[in-house]
Amino acid sequence: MKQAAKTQQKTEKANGQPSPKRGAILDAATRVFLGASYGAASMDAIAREAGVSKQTVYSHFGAKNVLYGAVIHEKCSQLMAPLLTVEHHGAAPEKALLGVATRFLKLILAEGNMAHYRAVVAESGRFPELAEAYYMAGPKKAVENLAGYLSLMDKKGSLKVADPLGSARLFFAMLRGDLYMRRLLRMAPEPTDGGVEAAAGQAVGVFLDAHAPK
Amino acid sequence: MKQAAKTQQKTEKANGQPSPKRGAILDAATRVFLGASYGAASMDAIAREAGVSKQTVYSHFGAKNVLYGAVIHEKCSQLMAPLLTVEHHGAAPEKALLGVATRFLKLILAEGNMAHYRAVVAESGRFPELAEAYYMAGPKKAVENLAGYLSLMDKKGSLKVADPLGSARLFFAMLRGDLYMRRLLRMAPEPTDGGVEAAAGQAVGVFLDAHAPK
DNA sequence: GTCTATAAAAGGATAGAC
DNA sequence: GTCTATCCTTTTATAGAC
Repeated sequence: MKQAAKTQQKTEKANGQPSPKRGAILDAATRVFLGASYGAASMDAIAREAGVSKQTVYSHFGAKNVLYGAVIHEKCSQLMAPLLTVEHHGAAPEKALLGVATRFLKLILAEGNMAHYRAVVAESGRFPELAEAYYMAGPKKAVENLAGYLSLMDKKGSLKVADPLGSARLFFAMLRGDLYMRRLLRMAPEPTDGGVEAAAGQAVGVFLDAHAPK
Repeated sequence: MKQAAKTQQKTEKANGQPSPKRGAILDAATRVFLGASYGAASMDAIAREAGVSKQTVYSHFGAKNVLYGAVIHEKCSQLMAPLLTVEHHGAAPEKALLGVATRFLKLILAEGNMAHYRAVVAESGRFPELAEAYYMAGPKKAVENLAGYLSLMDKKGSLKVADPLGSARLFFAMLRGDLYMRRLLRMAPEPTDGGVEAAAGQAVGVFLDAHAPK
C-alpha cells in the first residue's frame, strides 16, 4: 500500500512496447471489479480470469487498490472521449440538442458505463480521488461544453438562456431520468434505440419550451 | 445462508416486547454497513459498536446477509414515509409543486438517504431484491402520487399534462440534478435550505413553462 | 440469551526457483 | 518476468460454559 507510484513502468522494454500480460490483467480486473464490487473481487479471481499467476499480477500492479485505481482511470478515459462535443454547425437547436441527448443517453445507459459508475459510487468512501476524477472527466466536461453552446445560442437569439451552466445541468438532469435509476439498480436492461430517442425527445421538448426566445 | 427466515421471532417474549439488544444491533449495523460498504463491514465491528458479543449478533440474525437485508428494509420504511403526499388543497400549482420539490430534495439529499442509496446501488448485484424494494417503496410511489395530482390539475385546467406519469418522472429527474450526483460521489456536503430552495425553484419554473395551460 | 474461545476458510501479500 | 508454494491476517461462523 506504500509503493503506489513505482510499479508502472517495469513492463515496458526499451522500445516502449507494452507487455501483453499487463493488458490481459487489466481486462480481467475490469471484468471482475465491475462485475461485482471492490470487496467481493479477489486477486485470485483476477489472476485466474487473466490466465496468469497471482504473483504476476502483483509484479505489474503492486497492490489491490492500485490495480483498482488503474481500472477506474482506464474506463474513465475510454468512456468519456466520444461524448462531449456539440456540433453547432448551423443546425437548428432542436436538431443539435436531440443529437447531444441521444448520444449522451446511449453512452451513460450502456452496461459498461453503468458498471463503472456503480463501482465509483460504491467505493467513493475508500477512493474519493477516483470519484472526483470521474466527475471531472465526465459530467462536468459535458455540462461545460453544453453551456458554451447554449451561451452561443443565446447571443444569436435562437434560444433564451440566462444561466447557461444552470440550464446545461438541468438538461442533463432531465436525461438522467427514471430509466437511468432503474438501470443503476439493475432493474432494466440496456434500452433499444427507440426507447432512448423517446426519452431524449421528451426532455428536449420541455427544455425548449422553457428556453424559447420570447 | 440457508436459514434466512427462521431467525426473526425468537427475540419477542410472550408479551410481544421486542428485545432491546436487537434494536441496538440493528442500529449499530446500520451505522457500520452504511458508513462503509457491505464488503468492508465486519461482524466484529458491528458487535463491538453494539456493545454486544458476536455470538449475540448471530443469535438474532443468522448471517451477515440477513442482517444486511434487515438494515436496508428498515431504512427503507423509515425514509420513505414522510415524503409522499401532495397537499392539493386549493393552493396554486406553483405553491404545491414547490412544496413537493423542497421536501423531496431535502429528503433525498440527507446523509441518511445518500448512504442508504449508495449501499443499495453497490450491492444491487448481490441483493437484487433489496434494490427492487427500494425502488418500489421510494421513487415509484413518489412518481405515482405526483402523477395523480398532475392528472387532477389537467382536468381542472390549471395545468396541461398529456402524460401524467411521464411528466411526474421528468419532474423528479429535474430535481435529482448535479447536486444529487455530487452528493452521491461524496463531493458535496448536505446543502443549506437556501441551496435546496434554489434548485427546487429552477426545476419548478421550467416544469411550469412546459405545462402551462395554453 | 449471552458470553469467551475457537474452528475453518478466504484473501492479500511475499519468498524463492527458473 | 513468470511461476509454485507459502505466510499471515482478517473474517465468517460455531461450540460450549454460565
